[in-house]
Amino acid sequence: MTRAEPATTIREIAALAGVSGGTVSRVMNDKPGVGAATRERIKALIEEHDFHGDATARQLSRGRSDSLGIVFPLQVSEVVMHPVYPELLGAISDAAQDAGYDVILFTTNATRGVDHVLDSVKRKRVDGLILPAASSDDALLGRVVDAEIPTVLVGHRQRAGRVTWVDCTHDEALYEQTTTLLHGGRRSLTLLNGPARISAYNLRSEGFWRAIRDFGDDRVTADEKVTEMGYASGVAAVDELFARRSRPDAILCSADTTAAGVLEQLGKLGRAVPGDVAVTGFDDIEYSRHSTPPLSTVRMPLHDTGAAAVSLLLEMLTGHGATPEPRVLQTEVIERESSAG
Amino acid sequence: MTRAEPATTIREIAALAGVSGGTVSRVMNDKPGVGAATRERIKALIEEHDFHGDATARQLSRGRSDSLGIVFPLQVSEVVMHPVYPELLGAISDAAQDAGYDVILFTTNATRGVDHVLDSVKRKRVDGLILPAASSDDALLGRVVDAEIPTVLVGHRQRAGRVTWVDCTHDEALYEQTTTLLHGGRRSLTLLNGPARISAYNLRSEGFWRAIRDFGDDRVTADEKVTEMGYASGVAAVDELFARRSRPDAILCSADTTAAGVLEQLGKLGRAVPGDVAVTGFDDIEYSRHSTPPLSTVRMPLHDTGAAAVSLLLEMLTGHGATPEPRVLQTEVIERESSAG
DNA sequence: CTGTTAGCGCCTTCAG
DNA sequence: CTGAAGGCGCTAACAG
Repeated sequence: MTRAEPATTIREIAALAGVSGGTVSRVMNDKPGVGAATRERIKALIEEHDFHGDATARQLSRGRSDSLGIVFPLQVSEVVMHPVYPELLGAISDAAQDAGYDVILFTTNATRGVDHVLDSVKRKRVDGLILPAASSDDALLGRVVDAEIPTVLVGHRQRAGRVTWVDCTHDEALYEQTTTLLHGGRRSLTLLNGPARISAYNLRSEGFWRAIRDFGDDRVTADEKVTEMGYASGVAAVDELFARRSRPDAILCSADTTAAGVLEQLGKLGRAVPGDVAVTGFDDIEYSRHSTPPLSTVRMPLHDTGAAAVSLLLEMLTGHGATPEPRVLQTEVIERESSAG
Repeated sequence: MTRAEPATTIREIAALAGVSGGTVSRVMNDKPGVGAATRERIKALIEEHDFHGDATARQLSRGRSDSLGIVFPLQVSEVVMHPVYPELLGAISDAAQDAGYDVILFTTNATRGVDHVLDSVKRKRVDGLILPAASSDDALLGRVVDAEIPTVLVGHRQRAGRVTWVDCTHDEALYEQTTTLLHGGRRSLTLLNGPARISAYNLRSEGFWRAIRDFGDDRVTADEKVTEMGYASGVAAVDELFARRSRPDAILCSADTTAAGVLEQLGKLGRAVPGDVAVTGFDDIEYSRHSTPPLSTVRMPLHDTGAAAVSLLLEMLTGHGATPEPRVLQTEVIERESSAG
């Protein structure tokens, strides 16, 4: 196939084909109203001249951008550090691009706040937003609702106006982990959890306590400690827990990184895992498959979550204005040696 | 300050101010040729009506987008898993937005390849590209050079046409780590490194061997093993190394995650760290501050790297066509207990 | 089936 | 200092 000079406007192709710009436009958008022969001829010309059209002009003319924004709050260290975000971001970007949408990455930090993002969203005509790390006290969230920007929250369940969400079964995962531990004979459980304003943590708390209640044994003692997630917190938590009288025989962590710290510190204190203490994590990072002992954990369906977020957003954009129902995806509880009965 | 109906076009503001659209445009772009009084009046109106202009129309008119693309190869598992990318991505996005540029995130995967990215780049009039994970066999890299798209490589040193790069002193870091180990009395060193087609790994190899040569002691034995980075590789490498006769008394790893596996497995084999074997890592992830023993490692200037990448790209875009010189930033070697002499 | 005609909203000469 | 006019490249409505 010979390549001629790359053409830069629709009119050049039109001139070459001996038709008008409108016809070329119809061909490029696969719209009806062009004879098969002309269509083929134009397609060949487009191919030959490596012509791609100009997205900017198209946007201006159609009044929409076919692009969506992802907002990442860099000032929230939990987010930047959290091992699941790269994969989630990748999944969202993947799904968006497959649907013909471009992804614009917005980051907020200590100085550049939500106003800046909203300005860009308006100026750039971003069609919709995906917020992978919102919490109930998020300033952006309120503004997005007011501005009626179609938005999908990931990992935070809050619905209002043009805002819907996709999340996974954090509650069921913790319910299952907790129940399994109880059936395995554990009687003094501690949950190391993140702050409840992030609904993922809140749900895990719920599942944990519901499992305790449902088990219905008075001799069971349970406790929840809210802390930052991370290795250091795990270490600190163990130190604190074992300085007390009532020492847990099971520690459930809302992050594998925290669990790693817990495992390490239990080792130092001479506590056997899972003999003396069972430990579970959340996230299924690579480490957890290889730690000593291998860590029981929960895998979130990150790829499907990203895809679902995009699909929900597209529904809102192309649909008839109704905000679609939230979507809940299934987590997978992974049993390894660290919590063996 | 009262807010009236948000205005949506420059002409609305113009009508309100009793001037023409051109004048408002001049005000919005801080261009001369408007009387102080009119300028103030228009500014007030803009503020009052929360008017932001339309980026799309502006782009079309000016022929550029004020946006840059970041390309992330999701099919390269090393990249997705690697703990430094979130921070780097954040830094790039931050710097770009501060400079008034939008960031478009492109991902390639097994099916959607480089063609798709290049198409988008052309159609979207993306002004330039940042490639945070290129290697010498990267198909995109060649295409980008041919297409003369202003591009900055991060972490891979290759210069051609409109392509330049920013990187940090991987070589010096390894040189320093190696030299320190040798001066500490270690005599049998093994480097666990990634593949040389990624220049970061290649440079580390260089620094390692140069340090060995410079030390100039025949009794020193050194070896380099190329492997994937990650926890599992560290475990496997230790198993293999200690099944042999000549056992290293120092293991240098090109990633903290690998070093974590090494520490773990050495522990299982009953080898003391740093007593029997010194261990070093690279990346300074959170774990390394808390591991047993705390891990000596190298911190890359990720934030500055992202900022430098953006600044180089802007130089290319606004400058006089000359491709700017590459920039090398300083790594920081961090000594902790795992390599104590 | 195809061409023509208006815009989309802004920027940028060129006059005045 | 300001207004008017043309154009960026494409789409969509309307004729033919």
